[in-house]
Amino acid sequence: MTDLCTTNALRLIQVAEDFRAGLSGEFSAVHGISVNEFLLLLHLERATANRLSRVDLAKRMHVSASTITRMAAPMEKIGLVGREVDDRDARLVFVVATSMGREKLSQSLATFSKRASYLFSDRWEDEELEKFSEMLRCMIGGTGDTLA
Amino acid sequence: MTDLCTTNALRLIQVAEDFRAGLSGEFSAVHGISVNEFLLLLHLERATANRLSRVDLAKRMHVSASTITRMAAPMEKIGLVGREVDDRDARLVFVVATSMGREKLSQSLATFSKRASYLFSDRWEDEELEKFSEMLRCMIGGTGDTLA
DNA sequence: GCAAAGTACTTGCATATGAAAGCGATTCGC
DNA sequence: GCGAATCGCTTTCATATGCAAGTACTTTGC
Repeated sequence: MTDLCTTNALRLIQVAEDFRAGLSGEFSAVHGISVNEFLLLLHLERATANRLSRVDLAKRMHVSASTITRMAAPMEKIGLVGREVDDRDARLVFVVATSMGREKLSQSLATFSKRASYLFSDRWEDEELEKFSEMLRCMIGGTGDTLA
Repeated sequence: MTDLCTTNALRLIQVAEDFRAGLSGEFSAVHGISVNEFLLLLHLERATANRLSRVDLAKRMHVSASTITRMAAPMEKIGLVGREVDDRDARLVFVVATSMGREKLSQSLATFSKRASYLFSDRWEDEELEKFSEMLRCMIGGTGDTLA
């Protein structure tokens, strides 16, 4: 049923953009970070060894490597992330969250969760949310480097 | 259940971005337009009288009015949209799709639908897709000026 | 009626981002 | 081993976008 799939894809994009737009305002006002900076910290926390190279981050965040370079620089300056070099490969410079970065992530994640639960607020049963979650999980690309 | 909502919101964002990223490549390669230009044309077609003012478009597309001005200019130049002034209010300049614009939308929508049906490809029953669709519909902001 | 406030659009400036080129470092082919 | 190709990162340039100021028009308050 192409038409239903089309409608669903359109709504998916619309809901995601609505949600991100609302989040963006609260994040910059309350936590002083952007949604992308939040997602960067979240990717770090969910990664093995809690660190990622810039190219890995770029792939996971659907942005270019240069964007990661420029996003990480100010975050490093204000102490949210640090860098770790690889003993074996001097080209690799891992981005790693500092304790301040993890604290910032924790606070931001609370805001995120608050808005997420408002988005799904009390409208559906757990069973419905589980089904929804499972469907979304199937739609995520197969690389496995996923946030949720 | 905050945790499940959080997971769902994260997955929602991720799936939407995956989908948009894939679409972006095919759109520019095959149709020579961006995803935002496609959405602009789609908003025009779904609007009453098939036309919208720049501020209306801006609100519906989550972008600023200046972005609409600058998006519409090249689309007007290549003949995808035109402008119509309002008899009553000389400030209003409606954006309206030309026949070429509607043709471009039709072709692009076919690409969109193809990818949408691949995203949901044969994994679920119509009943599940209907449920999914209904849940998304409830999450869309209440303005009613919606694409789907 | 007319000034003040509001509205629709455009433009200037600052920021964010991607593509491509550049630079080191590593790996591959031989 | 050594040159060539590849890889990770940074920088440069071009584009996209938002915000705020500017312009033209309309509505409101009196």
